[in-house]
Amino acid sequence: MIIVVVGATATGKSDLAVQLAKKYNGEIISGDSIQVYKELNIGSAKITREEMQGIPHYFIDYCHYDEDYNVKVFQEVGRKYIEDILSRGKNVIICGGTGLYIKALLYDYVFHEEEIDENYRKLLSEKSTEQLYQMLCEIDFNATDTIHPNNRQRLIRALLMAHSGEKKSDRIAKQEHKMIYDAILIGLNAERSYLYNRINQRVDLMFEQGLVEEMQEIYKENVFQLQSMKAIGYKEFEPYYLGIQTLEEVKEHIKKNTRQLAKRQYTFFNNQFDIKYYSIQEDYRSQIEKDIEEKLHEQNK
RNA sequence: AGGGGCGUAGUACAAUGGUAGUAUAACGGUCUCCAAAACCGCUGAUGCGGGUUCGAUUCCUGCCGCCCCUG
Repeated sequence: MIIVVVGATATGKSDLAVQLAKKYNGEIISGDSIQVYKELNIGSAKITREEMQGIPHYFIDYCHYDEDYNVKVFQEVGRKYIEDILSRGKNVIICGGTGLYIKALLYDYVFHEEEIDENYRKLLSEKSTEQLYQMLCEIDFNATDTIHPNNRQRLIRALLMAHSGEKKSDRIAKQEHKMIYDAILIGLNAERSYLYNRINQRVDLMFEQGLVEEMQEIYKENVFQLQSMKAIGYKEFEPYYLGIQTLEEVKEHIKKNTRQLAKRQYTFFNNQFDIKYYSIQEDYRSQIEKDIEEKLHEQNK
């Protein structure tokens, strides 16, 4: 059995995942793009050893903050984890807030090995965004359906894909857009004002727990160039180190950015998955367990 | 108390005697290897009253509020 727990940040996914793992003999695969970094603990709201309560967690502390990590790795390794856990007769709990990662893992997304032509990449980086859009119109017109002309990052990505052999639109056309696993999807949700309160409190707590010190420990030359440092809770420190913002301002920015993230996460899960939502302001746990058991019953028939 | 200044969107700032802009927030959305990223859409304002004027957010004036200086 595979249970997937998703939802916006600060809805209590990690906690629920552990509860479910204990109750249903499961192990947890984290679908979070930031908690993979060993050095990022407080700011990523990473689950602690104690909170894991002895349940195995995969993809937590998976790599260092100066290493590269992406969806492809997550999908590839994640599927191995799933097989492994199931083969040992245990259940899989997937828990995380990174929508693309969860979707790539569960659906028939395909990521090929690609050889990146650095010269071509460099060539593209020198083009104007408008030129990039024109190029994509000529090379892979169908892909422009889902890429806005201003979205430089995605224009370059689609051009690189076409250059490496397979057009983005061709690849997507081959897929069935179906889930490849029979999974139970659980979404956690709350009223916006309730969630925002939780977020604000959590950020205050992060500072009490030593977020400033954690940042100081990993601070080094050009640290903010790192992909991992684009994470909320860390990137906001850059103006502080430049001497143009106070810690109080940094904290407010972290809160604001986290609220905006929560909204985007909600939008993604809500519109990309067919999920049943449970409000964390109600007695959701018993309802979830009831639904899981119903599903188990069906499967055993 | 006297003198001066300022009141424009939730916030920061523009502008004009004739349709009040920008940024940001808020709200909504896109998503196939940077996704806590990148990008898009949209709502929203001239403190209150009087006067001049065809027309006032703009000019004059009273009130209210805020700031600075002097005592």
